[in-house]
Amino acid sequence: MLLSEFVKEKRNAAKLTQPELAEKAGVGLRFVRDLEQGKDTMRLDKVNKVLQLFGYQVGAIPMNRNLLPDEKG
Amino acid sequence: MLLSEFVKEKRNAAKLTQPELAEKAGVGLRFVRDLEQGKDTMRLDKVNKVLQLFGYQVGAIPMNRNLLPDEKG
DNA sequence: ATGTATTATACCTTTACGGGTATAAATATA
DNA sequence: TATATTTATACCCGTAAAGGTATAATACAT
Repeated sequence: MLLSEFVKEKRNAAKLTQPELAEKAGVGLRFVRDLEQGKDTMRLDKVNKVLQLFGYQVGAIPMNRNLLPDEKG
Repeated sequence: MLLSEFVKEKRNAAKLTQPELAEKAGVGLRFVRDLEQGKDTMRLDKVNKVLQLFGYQVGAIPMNRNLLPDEKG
């Protein structure tokens, strides 16, 4: 599970558009777009602001385990 | 468990100096310093390069759970 | 105490992230 | 089909991240 997919799924589950998510998270629309598009050079604090909206946080995860916080569907 | 502490602990456990970690991870020394100093505006890909050296990856973690991948000591 | 190794802080430059916006493409909905 | 909504791509620009290096501070020896 990529971070980009994770955010996209969470956003859709919350029935938010990208502009709505951007505003609620306090980041720019461009950032949300880039993040969901899989750009991996984003800034940690901005990613955190988005994740925190869904009750998540950036952290270190063992590589053999699943990146996804198992609630895929 | 903050990401900064996590990296510092892992590095010490691996008996690496900051310059050594920087070189092995393929990032600048300044980056390792800033990361361990708790700067939270770092770039995701750079943080990933460091974490991958220890078999970890950046991912989304539920905020109520512990950020630390429980092996603190 | 002195000396060595490691880490923290400060300064400078280059680079590109992030914001804003416009436009194109895609996805509904009727 | 056409229309409306959402998302993707492209552009410009200010600002700060990242790197390099020098110096100060700290830790750890002896």
